[in-house]
Amino acid sequence: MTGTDPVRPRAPRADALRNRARILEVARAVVEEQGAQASLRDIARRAEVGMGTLYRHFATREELLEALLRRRFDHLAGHAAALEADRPPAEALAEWLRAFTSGTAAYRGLATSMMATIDDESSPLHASCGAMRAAGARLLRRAQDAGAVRPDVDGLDLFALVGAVSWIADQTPTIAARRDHLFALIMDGLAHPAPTG
Amino acid sequence: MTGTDPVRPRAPRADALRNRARILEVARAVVEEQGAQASLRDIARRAEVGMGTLYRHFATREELLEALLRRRFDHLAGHAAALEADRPPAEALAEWLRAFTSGTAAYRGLATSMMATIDDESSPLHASCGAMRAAGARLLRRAQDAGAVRPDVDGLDLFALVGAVSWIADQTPTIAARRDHLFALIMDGLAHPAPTG
DNA sequence: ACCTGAACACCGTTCAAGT
DNA sequence: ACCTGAACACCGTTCAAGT
Repeated sequence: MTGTDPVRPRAPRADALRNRARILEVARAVVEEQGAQASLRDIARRAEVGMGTLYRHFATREELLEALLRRRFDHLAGHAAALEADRPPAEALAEWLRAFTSGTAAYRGLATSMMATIDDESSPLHASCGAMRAAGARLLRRAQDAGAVRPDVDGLDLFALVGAVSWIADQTPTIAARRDHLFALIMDGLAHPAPTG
Repeated sequence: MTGTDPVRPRAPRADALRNRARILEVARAVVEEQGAQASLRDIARRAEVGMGTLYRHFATREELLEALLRRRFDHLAGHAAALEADRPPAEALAEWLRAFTSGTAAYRGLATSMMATIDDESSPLHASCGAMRAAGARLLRRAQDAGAVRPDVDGLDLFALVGAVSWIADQTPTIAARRDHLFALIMDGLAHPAPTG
């Protein structure tokens, strides 16, 4: 027995940790500037690492984007939990959706990656995206119990509608200017009971 | 005077016409299979033309995609006009939106190009996309006059919402399965008057 | 362990050379 | 006029060679 568990891999080297952090930081900035189809070579250059280093830390482009998204999912899940504790049902839901959509604007082009995680159980994001959606679904349920949202809507419906509006609002300035209006049209609509017949 | 107007360019050669048609036909099939990011080399290969020929007819990738979309825009504009003449307001609008969304599924990834034409006046699609939206807007107006849709929605709002749902439904199978439900949620919502308060 | 950068197989786009 | 395919400057990804 040496004090180090032989099963657990030893701690990464200091330079590896530093490089990983640099790459993530640069990737976040570059994606915010150029969108999700930004050049990985460009990211490696600006992070001042070789291409091989980038690939050692993130085995594929998707893995790098996923690392960017995970933070956001975890943040939104936590935010939902806090709102559930602190705010009345309808207000909590509205505030959370606002946070969801406003954040999405900074992740240009990542909406596609986000949607892909829903069905891809092998994705390392599958779990954290699911946790975020579950947290949102709880806010939705509370709002439905309070009669603020029609009952035939579930968490995935809500996620899809809000994701769809976030995406379209990122497409072109004329529509971006209507983001809030489009959002309101949807939420107003969901507040009414389903039509009978 | 020779009988040919010197200003008007002469008719294209027969091989040029044939190649253009082949490229378009192949591009349509390939985009349907692989989406809008399909390889142009692949399209040229399958159309059995050189890369230069593809570029002679479509000076950029965007131009080729636009040629595919234009047909669709023109078709939808005509369809709207026919429905306006033949059907009661609410039914005409619903049927047109159904045609719009169901067709979009075959144009995987082209939604982004479609949205881009709204603000880009230099795009050759700007006009035909605008004409299609105008035709849809007339159906919307009729439905609003009949009291079937809340009045604070315009043609661009409707286009954005329907485009957004079409896009999201193309992203992943789980959501694709809910396409009709999501669509119904939005249209139900638009049927109610704006909330006062 | 980890890093580097050249190498590979692609891509979109251009252009000299052919008919 | 129109077509061809090689050439160019990129890209994502891999891998032998270094420390």
